[in-house]
Amino acid sequence: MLDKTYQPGAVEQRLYALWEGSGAFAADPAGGKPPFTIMMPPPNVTGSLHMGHALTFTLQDVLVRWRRMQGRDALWQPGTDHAGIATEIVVAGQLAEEGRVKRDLGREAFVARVWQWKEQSGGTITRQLRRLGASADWRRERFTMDPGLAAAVRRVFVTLYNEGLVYRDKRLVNWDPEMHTVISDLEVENRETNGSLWHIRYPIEGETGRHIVVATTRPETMLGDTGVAVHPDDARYADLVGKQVRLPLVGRLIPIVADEYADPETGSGAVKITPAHDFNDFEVGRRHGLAMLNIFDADARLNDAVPAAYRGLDRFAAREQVVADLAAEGLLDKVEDHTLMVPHHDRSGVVIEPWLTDQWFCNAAELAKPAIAAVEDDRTRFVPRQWESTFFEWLRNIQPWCISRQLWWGHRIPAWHAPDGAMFVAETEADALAQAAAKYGRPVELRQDEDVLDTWFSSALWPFSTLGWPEQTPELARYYPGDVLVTGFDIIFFWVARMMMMGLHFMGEVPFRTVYIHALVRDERGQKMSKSRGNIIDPLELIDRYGCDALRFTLAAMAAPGRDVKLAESRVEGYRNFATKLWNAARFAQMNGCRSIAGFSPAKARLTVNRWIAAAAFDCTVAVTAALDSYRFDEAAGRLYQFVWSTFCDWYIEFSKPILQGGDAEARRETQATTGWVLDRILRLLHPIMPFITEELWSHVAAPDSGLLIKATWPSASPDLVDRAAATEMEWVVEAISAIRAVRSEMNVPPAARVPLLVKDADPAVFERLDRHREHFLGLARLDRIAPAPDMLPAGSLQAVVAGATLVLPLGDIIDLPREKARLAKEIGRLDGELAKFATKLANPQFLAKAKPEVIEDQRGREAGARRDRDRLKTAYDRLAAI
RNA sequence: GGGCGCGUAGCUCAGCGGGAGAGCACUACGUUGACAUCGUAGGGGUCACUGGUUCAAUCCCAGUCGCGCCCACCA
Repeated sequence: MLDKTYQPGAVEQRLYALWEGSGAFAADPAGGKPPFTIMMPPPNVTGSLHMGHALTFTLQDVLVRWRRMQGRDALWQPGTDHAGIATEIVVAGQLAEEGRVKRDLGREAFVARVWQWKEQSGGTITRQLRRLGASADWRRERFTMDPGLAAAVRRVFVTLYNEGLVYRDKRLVNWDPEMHTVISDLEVENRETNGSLWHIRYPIEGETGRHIVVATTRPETMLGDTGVAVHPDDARYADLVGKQVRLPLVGRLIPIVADEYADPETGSGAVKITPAHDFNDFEVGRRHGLAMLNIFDADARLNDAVPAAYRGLDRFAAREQVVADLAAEGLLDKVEDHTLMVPHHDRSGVVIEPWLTDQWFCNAAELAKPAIAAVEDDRTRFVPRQWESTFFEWLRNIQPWCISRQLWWGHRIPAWHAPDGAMFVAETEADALAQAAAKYGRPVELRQDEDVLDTWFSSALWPFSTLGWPEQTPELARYYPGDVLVTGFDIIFFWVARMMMMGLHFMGEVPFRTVYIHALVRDERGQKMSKSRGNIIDPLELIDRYGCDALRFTLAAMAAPGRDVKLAESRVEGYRNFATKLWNAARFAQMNGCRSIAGFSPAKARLTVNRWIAAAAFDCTVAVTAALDSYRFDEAAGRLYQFVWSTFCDWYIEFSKPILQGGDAEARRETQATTGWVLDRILRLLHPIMPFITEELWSHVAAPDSGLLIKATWPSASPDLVDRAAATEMEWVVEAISAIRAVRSEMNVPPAARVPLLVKDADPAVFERLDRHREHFLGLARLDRIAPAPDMLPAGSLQAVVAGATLVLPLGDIIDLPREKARLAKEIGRLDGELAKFATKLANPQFLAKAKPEVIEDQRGREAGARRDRDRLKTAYDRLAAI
């Protein structure tokens, strides 16, 4: 016998081990089933589960479990990402606590230390994924720095290099002066900052007393100015173009150039140009052949290119000094408050310095072309569709992708440098040495490039590197391309687009057919959850408190397309209650000997209730399957919730009680079997979303030898289960019982009181129905008998109108007659209002001429129904008035 | 500056051309042998605003107001 409540903690761990041990999670390349592949977005290896993970992995697990039940050979490929920068930041933090920095250790020791940390903490996230119920094929778990994946990275790099799609270039890059690494454009987060706009006078050379005013948010960069730009059409400065200014504090002469970049409307219309430290100025400088004067070192301290007084100052100290010195010389025209966007490194939070260095780049624009075409051609489809425009917009304006990082943790760039500066790009050091030896005619010592690759470079290969590429493995042939990629929109650029580019280039085919983009989980204020904001809700705490299934159901129910998920704990609690409800429904079934019987179908059951619940289960099956097919997790969850609670528990189980406890043995057996059948179906349909409780209940109520639910088949929606007549009849029964209950409640009839029901003005069919469902009416409406009403109604009768009859509750003196009259009058008034609207509509020739026939028919039907009810109510009212 | 999205019951959100919905919260009543993590009944909304299209608009279109997010080189 089941306990009164479901105890998730006692069940989850045991069942998970049972599933994993049974091989249920394992892909089966040798089996004959059609494959279904989802590549798990690899979480950071040293990370821990957050709500975003919980959402994305729940949805993926729902899909995987569902498809597996549908008979697909499901591969959910799990793994973790080495997460270069993120991991280095964590380990650097640990070192800081020991009072050390990574350079104290040296490269080798530092990398060893990170590996050690990875071994120690790397299991955390996958353990937590197991707690979420994730049915991934763990035997195939991969890590982005596994030897096989590293080989894939080198193959890709070398191939792209040989194709000219990976190259070295000296450009302005986004430099993090604390971490000492470059980052890509995507890793820059512009933050609105309150700053100042300093207006500085630059004296015109050769024209004493005349100067040109430039405005800047970064006065310290003036030390690196190599020009001043004005707009070519700006009459104010036309005579100055070609002249020079004497750069204050420095004394250098720099030219005034005409360039459309200068906006006459902004500030003074003249703009200082610092080509080595500003992306716009870089372009202007390039157009006019201005010098690129780098004034910062790797720490963003002023270098020897500036006057001695400033050397060694960091950029913020330099700003104060420069401003003070300019003010002292009377060259500061004015200072205004100014809000501006300051670029920060999204991980370290350090202010980015545009810096001129040699880096490795990938020609993303070239690789993007096939990716754009693939989405245009629908070879890959985004759900919801709107994200395709986001994808296109970015790929069509894509800049060169800076792929080198000055870090130690990551895939080291497979390029080797000879003492004379020559470079050899090869998959292995041996190959590079061989190339060098061939070139020089003798062995040469080579030094490997110090840099590592952007983490996303290896992530981009995930859909095929995990399957063994560049080896042509059976898995690669079978599971590539994947069916669906599930992820949040925040990494469309970082990851989705790059997998598309790499997959198309190296596999010749898209990496996945569908990209399902879900919302981000936000806090109650709509803010993105993040460690730095400190607004994290820990999914594991919710699992502890409410059970894994409750959390999963909540996330699925809230995964409506196109809207962010604002997580409310009350929802989780509500779905925990839902789990309890289901649990108790099964408990009821168990107590009443209801079990699923192999081969039994309620389609041709003798009792109408049983045929009705079969039809309702059919409808639910169709709806849930369709919802999952279109990634409407919210709708699937909603339909299941409604069917289980409102239909099965609230009505069917109540209907079943008198039968299960009654004397008709055949009816009892049929109802036991039907209840078992419905429960069986509910458990199957609910299993992808609530795997634990359903598996646990399955073990109690399923037919003997059913095996594990995780391996059971998804219900087929066989049309023979549909008996519309039964459905119509039961809907009437529900309506009639509800009407009686409502009247009783409104008129304060004590809930426990059993009263007679007299039926007036009834169609013949009504009596048949009442007879067939006599027990249901007696029990659920608390009646003591049912009889035809006499012509003269007893005084003190309550009356309720349903289709085909007026239901009369004769209660004698105890009822409040004026109140009953008022109740009826109110109801009549409401129906009169509706009838007036129908009348207007149905009298409108335009409506009759233009509306669809089925709509007109529907309106006529509803009008007739309302009129019928209204007339019966009026009659009922008149009867009372006559008393 | 460009783009996307959102304003529906007190709260969190579905619905999106023809009857305004769910969960939670609220009110009243209820220990009938599955379940008080429950049951029964009920209250509560000019579906942001203004115009337009349509026989018909919460739903489509335009604009306004408010809010959020993404992208962007304006000193």
